[in-house]
Amino acid sequence: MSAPTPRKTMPRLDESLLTPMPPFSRLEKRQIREILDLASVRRFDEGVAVFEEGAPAERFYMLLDGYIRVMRITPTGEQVIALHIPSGQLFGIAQAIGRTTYPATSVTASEAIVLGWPMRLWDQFVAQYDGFASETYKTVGQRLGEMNNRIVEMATQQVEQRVANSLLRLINQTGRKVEAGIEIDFPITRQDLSEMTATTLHTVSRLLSAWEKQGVVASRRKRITVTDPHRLVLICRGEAPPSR
Amino acid sequence: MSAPTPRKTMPRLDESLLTPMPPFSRLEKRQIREILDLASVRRFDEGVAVFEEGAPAERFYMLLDGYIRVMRITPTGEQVIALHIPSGQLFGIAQAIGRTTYPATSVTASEAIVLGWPMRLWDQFVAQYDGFASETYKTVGQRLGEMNNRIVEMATQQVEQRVANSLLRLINQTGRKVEAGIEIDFPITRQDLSEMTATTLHTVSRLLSAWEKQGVVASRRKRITVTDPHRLVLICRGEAPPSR
DNA sequence: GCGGCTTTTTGTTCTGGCGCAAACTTCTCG
DNA sequence: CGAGAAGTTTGCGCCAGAACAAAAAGCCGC
Repeated sequence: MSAPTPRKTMPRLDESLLTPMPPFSRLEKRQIREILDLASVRRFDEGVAVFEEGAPAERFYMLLDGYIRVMRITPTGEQVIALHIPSGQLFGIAQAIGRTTYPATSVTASEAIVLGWPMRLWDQFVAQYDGFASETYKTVGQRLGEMNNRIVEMATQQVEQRVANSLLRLINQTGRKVEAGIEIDFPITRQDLSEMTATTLHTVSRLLSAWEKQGVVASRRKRITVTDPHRLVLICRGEAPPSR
Repeated sequence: MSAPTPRKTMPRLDESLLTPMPPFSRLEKRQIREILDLASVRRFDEGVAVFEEGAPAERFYMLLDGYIRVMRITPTGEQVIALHIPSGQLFGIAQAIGRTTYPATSVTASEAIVLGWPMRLWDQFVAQYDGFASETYKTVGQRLGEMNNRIVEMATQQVEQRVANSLLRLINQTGRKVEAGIEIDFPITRQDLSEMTATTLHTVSRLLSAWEKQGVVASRRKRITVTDPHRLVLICRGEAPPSR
């Protein structure tokens, strides 16, 4: 229906790239230049692993453009999606939490542009650049809090509420305003959503269909738009009648 | 059956108290003395809140003796137990993850002795004491990893496996060797266990009864002893036939 | 030793949502 | 443009485990 999406272009390594990113925002141009000179930049297609769980943590990364999905795979092969990382965040920062291997796999949820540094530079960055460590730990703290919330949700809520919650989190973190409402800014399948909410793609599909009938969401293949966020909030609080 | 437990005695504030604790283990006696002089020490009865979710994070703490349970309470009043903290760990370190309020409630799971410092000293400790920050973040990282594991478990495992997992975690972190096996070192009810595993106390009770018949655990009121840890590992891997 | 409380056990019923199966729709690529 | 692949929808039976209920056991203070 639309023209083929243009391939994301490789950016020139320019100070303006990193200046808006919180971990670097307090730095001088000269310092950012230094940091960039040490980085390598790469473009990834959608659905490609940047690193895998258990591998030695040799590099840490910053996502310049696109979305990253952090997931784990159980011994029996099931996938569980832990979180999505929006552009502008560091990831793969195993060193920051005292690990020498990556604790999870990260896969591109869309085409992505990624900056990478050798892990040995981590301590140097922490020591050398003001605000780098504290901003990073703010991010770690946010992720910790988010995971905590998910545990509470999974322990206390029904499937419908959990899925509604996940949708809300997604549009908050990765939503893009479109005419019809707020669209999740990367391709996402029913299967993906089920792996974020500990359910099956069948149940997610039924829920989305029901919500679509009620005008809460609009969806097509691999795309979901929330048209009535407020209603979704009611659903995730359990204040709306079950949609089945 | 036994004589009433003697009340935990308030320790003298002595360097030997902090020397073995990882965040402080690299410090000189003089530095530890400084740190102790800034601390206040308190004894808590079992089941008392040290701080509550949402309260301004005015102090951070180190657990000298006993156990702390970190939990959250949902709007509908259900409790979810996030983790247990063994003695020797810092807790309430909101500042470390960039927060100004406590993200969860912490309650003593047993009688406990706790050291506390005003939060404004946090940055000072980080700046002044070598290894303090990195050891702390190792702890944060461990908790992050543990929570991640729990999410994966909750998403992919059956109740029986989750309860087995929780028991194993508990005896690993807070187990005490006794004649019959390894006992969880603080009072714990079926209800508590159900709040850690997202199930009901009824189901936990049935499981423990079944395991007791199989000689895997021994339990009495508020006490659980694992008599066959290896069997429990099989159960949590799903390699043993369901116990019901 | 007794009354009241908390914790644990056990039985029974009921249902959310999973498992399985099959058809349908939408994209992609030659 | 047609074939195949990938993603989605829908129907139906079933069961793990929640909900409800009630009794039993253990503990505490007086």
